[in-house]
Amino acid sequence: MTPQLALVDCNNFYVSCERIFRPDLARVPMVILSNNDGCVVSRSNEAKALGIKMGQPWFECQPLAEAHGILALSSNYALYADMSNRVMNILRDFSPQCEVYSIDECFVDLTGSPRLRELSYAMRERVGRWTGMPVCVGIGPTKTLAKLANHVAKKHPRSQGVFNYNALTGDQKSQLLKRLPVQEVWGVGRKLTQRLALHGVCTAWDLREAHMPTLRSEFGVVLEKTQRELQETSCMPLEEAPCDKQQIISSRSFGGMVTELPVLKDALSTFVANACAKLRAQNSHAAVIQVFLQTNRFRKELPQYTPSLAVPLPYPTNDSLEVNRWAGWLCERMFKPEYQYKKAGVMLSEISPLSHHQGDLLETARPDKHKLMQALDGLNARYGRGAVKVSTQGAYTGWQMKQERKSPNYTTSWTDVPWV
DNA sequence: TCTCCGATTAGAC
DNA sequence: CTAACGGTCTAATCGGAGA
Repeated sequence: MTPQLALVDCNNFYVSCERIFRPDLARVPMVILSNNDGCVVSRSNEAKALGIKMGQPWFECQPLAEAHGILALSSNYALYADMSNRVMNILRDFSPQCEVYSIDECFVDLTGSPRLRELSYAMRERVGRWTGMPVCVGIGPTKTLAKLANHVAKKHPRSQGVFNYNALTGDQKSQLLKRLPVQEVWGVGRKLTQRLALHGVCTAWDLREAHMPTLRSEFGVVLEKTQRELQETSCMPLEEAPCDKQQIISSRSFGGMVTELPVLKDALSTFVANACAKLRAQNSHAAVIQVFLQTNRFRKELPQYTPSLAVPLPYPTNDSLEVNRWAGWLCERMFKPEYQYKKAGVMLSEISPLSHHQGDLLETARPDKHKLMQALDGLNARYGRGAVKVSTQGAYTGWQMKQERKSPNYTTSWTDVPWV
């Protein structure tokens, strides 16, 4: 039986989240900015039509924005995460086999379902009616082709938001693939597109038909998998349960330049708190802690310095206080007062499950040290992230990111609901 | 010569 | 007024060090 894999992808996800609570913005050209109000990360169709590019720095768009009244909002991840959960939960009603691939995308295995087209419209309809989120559905025999089908559904309004690759004849498939530039294929980015062009591979069809051994030796196994998927052989299984992270990073660009050590350490203690909370949430601990600092690489006239230093621990930990001491120590080692820092971060690696804990004879006996962290996680879950902090957190300002135009947390904070 | 490591690259969103 | 350009994560690959 041909697998019937649907990719459900939300349209202009962040913009759509904002519009659900601001119907008055329905036709206003608008964009959502990255952290620190830096780059454009989501665009309404109107903003796309005006030529705003994905990832473009916002200050570059300002002349155009003023001329056309483009509205820019800071990103509101609490809102987007909550809306995403609502959409995903609805999709799970249509099939237990789902892979939440990203905040706005989900693979749904519909293999064996009769009347796929009706079912796809029903998914769109129900998600739209229950959450207000517009989505498109692409169906194919492999993830890569489901992605490709979704691209077609998004691009051609005639499809009404649903496109089924499996329903095409052989001729229609080849016509479609021949019209599709190779960079539209999932897994083919800018660099690969350039290199492929040198081999005369310009369309999805060219990639599908390319000489496999040559492709393998020139471009590696990843692209070979993509090719096989274009040939309708599944090489990327549905991953229903997200696997544990092997590496956890928490980092941020600062709202301004930071020149003082205590401010850096204050920022780092917040990053440590984030990273360790994630580590504990997956019942793991880490054996290597790394801290990095960065000056502003876009300010070419300023001296640049991007140090990074790691410390292997004698035994793994997930204790925020302990990690924080190491992070502060690493930061002090690298800090040089003559530079202006724009970004810093913490990386936890060599992550393993708690169950693998190796006792250490030299480890100080502190049998209930994890209880403190449990209490901290419990309070933060109950009263919101940041309700309880490590004492070094928040003593200094000047590093917090810029978020000048953030919408209210409509769905996750009572105090933000305007009509309550 | 083989293996392991860290660093780099490319991709996704 | 000026400066203003994201964050996380994975897998593959490469080159050097050490066995």
